[in-house]
Amino acid sequence: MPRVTAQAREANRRALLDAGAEAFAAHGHAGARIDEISLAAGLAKGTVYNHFDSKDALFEAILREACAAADAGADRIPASGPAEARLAAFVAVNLEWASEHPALARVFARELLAGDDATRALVLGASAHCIGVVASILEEGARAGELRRDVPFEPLAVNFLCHANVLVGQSWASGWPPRPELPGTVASLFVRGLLSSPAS
Amino acid sequence: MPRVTAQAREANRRALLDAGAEAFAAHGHAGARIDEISLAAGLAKGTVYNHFDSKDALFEAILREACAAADAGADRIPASGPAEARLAAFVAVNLEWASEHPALARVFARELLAGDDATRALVLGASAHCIGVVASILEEGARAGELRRDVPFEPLAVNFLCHANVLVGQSWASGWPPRPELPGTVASLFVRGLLSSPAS
Amino acid sequence: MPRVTAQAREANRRALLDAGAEAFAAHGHAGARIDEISLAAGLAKGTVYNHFDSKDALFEAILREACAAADAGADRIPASGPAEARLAAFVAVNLEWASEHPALARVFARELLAGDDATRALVLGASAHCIGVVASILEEGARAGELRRDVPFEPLAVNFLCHANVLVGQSWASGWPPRPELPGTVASLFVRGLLSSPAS
Amino acid sequence: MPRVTAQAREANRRALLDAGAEAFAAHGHAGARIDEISLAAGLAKGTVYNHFDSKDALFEAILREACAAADAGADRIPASGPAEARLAAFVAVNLEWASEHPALARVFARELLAGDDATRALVLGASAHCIGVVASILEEGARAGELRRDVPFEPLAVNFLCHANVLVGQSWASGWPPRPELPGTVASLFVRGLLSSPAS
DNA sequence: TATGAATGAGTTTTCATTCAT
DNA sequence: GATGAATGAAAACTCATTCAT
Repeated sequence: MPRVTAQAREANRRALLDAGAEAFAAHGHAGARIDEISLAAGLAKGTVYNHFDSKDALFEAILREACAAADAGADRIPASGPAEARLAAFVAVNLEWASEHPALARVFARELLAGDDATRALVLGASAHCIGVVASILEEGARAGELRRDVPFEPLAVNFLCHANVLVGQSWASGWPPRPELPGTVASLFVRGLLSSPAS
Repeated sequence: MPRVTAQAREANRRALLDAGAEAFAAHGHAGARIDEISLAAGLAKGTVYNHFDSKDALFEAILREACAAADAGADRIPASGPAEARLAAFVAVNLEWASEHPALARVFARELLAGDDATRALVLGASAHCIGVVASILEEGARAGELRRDVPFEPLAVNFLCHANVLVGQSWASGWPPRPELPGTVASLFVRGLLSSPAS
Repeated sequence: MPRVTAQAREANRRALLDAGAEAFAAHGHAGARIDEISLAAGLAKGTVYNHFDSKDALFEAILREACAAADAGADRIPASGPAEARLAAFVAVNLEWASEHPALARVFARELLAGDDATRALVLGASAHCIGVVASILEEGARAGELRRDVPFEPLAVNFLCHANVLVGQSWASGWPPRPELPGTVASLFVRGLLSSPAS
Repeated sequence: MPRVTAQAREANRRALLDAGAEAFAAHGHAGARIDEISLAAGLAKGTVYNHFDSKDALFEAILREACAAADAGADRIPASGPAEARLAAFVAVNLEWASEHPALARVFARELLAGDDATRALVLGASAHCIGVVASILEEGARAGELRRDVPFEPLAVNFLCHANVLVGQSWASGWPPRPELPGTVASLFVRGLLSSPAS
């Protein structure tokens, strides 16, 4: 008997997380309305509180889910090769996920780029693995003589995440870079910068 | 007699703009509280409404001021020279102002990076001149063969502003890049990317 | 087959009455939570509504049960003898029951002492027989010259019930009077007051 | 300028305390409604929160005020004399106050007689002085040979407060004892009990 | 003009009650 | 009959805005 019910419950929880992501992405933590979220999920206001203790708890669950997704993607990239290609692969993997969960991706980007201090710390903490992977790509690239060594790896990894998210946001808002070229453009701009004929 | 009064009035308006910038920077538009702002300005809540029609009007005034400052800085940079140096100069000029008005700078960055669509459009519109200057630097660099030509100038200029603001935020939060090196690092990363000493 | 089921049903009803008494005793009518009651009874929230029409109906059932118990006890006391002894017997009989159903007893006391007007009227009405018995003890004691005649019997009987319940509550909360001495102390204080060597 | 305003503010605070006492007296802590209180005070709902942090804070303020009043009355009674007379004086003093602040008095009685454990502890703690005064009357009466010595003074003092409050409540609800005779009846019943004219 | 208490619409949160399983 | 997720009316609480002083 609980089987069908448990599935329905889980589906509702999912709907709330999705609707919440949408709302928090669009209006931020303070601007999102519980009413709007529950209605968008096709549920009554009170149902939110059957699944989450409070607006804050819902927000944090969404944030953690977004971070976990970023973390999970980090392991699906080549273990070796040129840093630029590995970073492009990283972006491609995450984009794939982000295009399936655009709202979650926007929450992640929003709070990473402009959350208040506590939220930003939460995002960085929950994305530690992901940041570590990017940092190690940068470190290995530097050790191989491919990349500059004058910048610390971890802040640079964080910077890469921001860079990627900014470009994703720009792509979404202005059409540039076009979606299919995003991974290549992100990695290329980050690694090669703007110099013409960079290596030739 | 009206002189002193007018001055006092102006001082109060300034205090409100400053305190408002602080609050909007820290908590975003929806999260900032009029009470907090007026108290931080050393004034009573009602006084806000002697100077601004509404919370929104205060927010917009702050936003416009921030954009205007960015715009004004755009004209104090060398009219010619290598793109990287001109971009570094741009960052340096804006940093100078930003370090005197850190809150305003953070509002600008926050809304540029993660404002809702309407606010973001407002910021971009009000920063049009500034964006145009950066775009023309990029365009001239490309025409001179110094920079890549495969990216459209205006979105790239917006991206540069974001890039710069992200690094300023990181500097503020994590200590890297160190303040004095910010302009050089911003421009270097943006123009040269991460490749190891490409030609030098 | 219906036998076991009917027994189980009855057991659940009992569990709900007991858990409800506990909750109403601890938090009063408005403060008790249906959730808390059903969980304490080891049942699901919805089951409450298979047994009672509403929270109010459950409350009233508990109240009536408590009053009925008080009423029933009233008939198990000596039909004659000194008023003090008969009152002590009354308390002893009720205490026996109360120590087996402490929560019910507390609901009775609580609503008698501080219920809102409607509830208090309900309690008094449902305890009419019990109050009548006490009143008749007092009346007979007065007619026998044992007790004062300057106080009306029925309000005094109500007062006695309150007096007894207060002392039971104090015993429970502070340890005085000790449980075994309760009937004697209650009756003695009520009948003899505090005068030293009362009769000598 | 603040003079008139401060007075008005204080008057509003008073109105809220009074209306709150009324509501808490009638419905208990959980049953009282903030809306009802603010409306009864002739104010808007939000105003409650300009004066008190929360419903709980308002409740506690009222409770403390009631306890303080009980405490204050305790010092206006004869320092010596027969215990019965002193107790009657105690009741008379408190009745005088209670008839001017009936709601406060009812809150005190209600929570003393049937509050949950935490609230009851608060009431007893905040009434410590008052209880001490009654206890010392009882102790001195016992030392003078006037009163029984077989009961501990402090629990008995608490019992006296309950006794008095119960009779006040009865007087209010049923008309007996009549208001003017209350102090005498309370003290007489408590000290002499029900024995018929024991010595006279 | 500045003040800050009051306001009340708008939110979050609670919880008795319903109902599909 | 039991279950417990969903419901939504009602409650607590927030805060931008007003306005008498």
